[in-house]
Amino acid sequence: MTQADQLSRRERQIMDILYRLGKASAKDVMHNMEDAPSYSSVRTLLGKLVEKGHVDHRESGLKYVYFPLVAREKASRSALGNVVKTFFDDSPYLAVNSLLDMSINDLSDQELDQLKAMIQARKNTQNNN
Amino acid sequence: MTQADQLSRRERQIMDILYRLGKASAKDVMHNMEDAPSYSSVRTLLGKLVEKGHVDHRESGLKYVYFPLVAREKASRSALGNVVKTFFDDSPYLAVNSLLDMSINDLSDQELDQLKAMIQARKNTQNNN
DNA sequence: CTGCAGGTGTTAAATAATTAGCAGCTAGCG
DNA sequence: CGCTAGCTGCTAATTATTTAACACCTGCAG
Repeated sequence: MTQADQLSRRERQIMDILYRLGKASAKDVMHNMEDAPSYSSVRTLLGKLVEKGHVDHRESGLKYVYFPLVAREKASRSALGNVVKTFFDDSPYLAVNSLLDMSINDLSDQELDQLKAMIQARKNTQNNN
Repeated sequence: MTQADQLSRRERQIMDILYRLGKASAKDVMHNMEDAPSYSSVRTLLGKLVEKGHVDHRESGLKYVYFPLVAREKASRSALGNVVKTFFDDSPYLAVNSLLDMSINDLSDQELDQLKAMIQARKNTQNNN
């Protein structure tokens, strides 16, 4: 059971925003929700996430700034892993394939080269399977 | 606002299972939930998903078999896109990079070759940016 | 020094999600 | 035939989520 499975709809929505922004005030969070509820509600939700241990907050001047407690990279791996498991039969190959396919126009020539180089590098240091 | 943002915790959980399995009976779904509620509850949730238009069901012998209405591929693109946006600053490059990195041991030599070839092919047919 | 703008903590009501019980239908077995 | 296993449809209670109001505190502009 993954971490996101424990969160309610709004809680997830807010976690995503925090990961996107890195850190954010309650106001920031609210402004980044398409269907935002009241400021008050956002604050309550943030408080709940703090209680649950998913988020922490620091004073910044007069107000609080909230941020995720699980590092972005770790969370990203978990999220990617879930997508791979759910939609790509647990095959990273299929996932990379699809990702390249759907975003081919967003990748520069240079980025493509770098990916190629990266793959080549891995090939060299691999226990063939 | 994405599709998953409309779903409750349990509803998402069930959608994921349906995408993983392709199609499934209520019983199948229940058995694939780690923290499954009663059979009755699972059926209620499936019914709700049908009402909302996310899922349809067909009679199969005596019982119903449920399946997602949005095709797996389309849903997978949407899911991947969300992850890229949330955790990789909207950069497919960074996402592919991370995906390769975290699953390098699950990729066969052959798959690596195919990925390289695929990238090369895209490079050739691209309007450089 | 007073009032306002913009925060916070706390509490409570309304709504949605989650759970599960019960009645009824049908195939197939003894 | 009568009964049981295994479904379905419908209904209702419980629990969690979501919402927002109210009271208070603080820095700063007038």
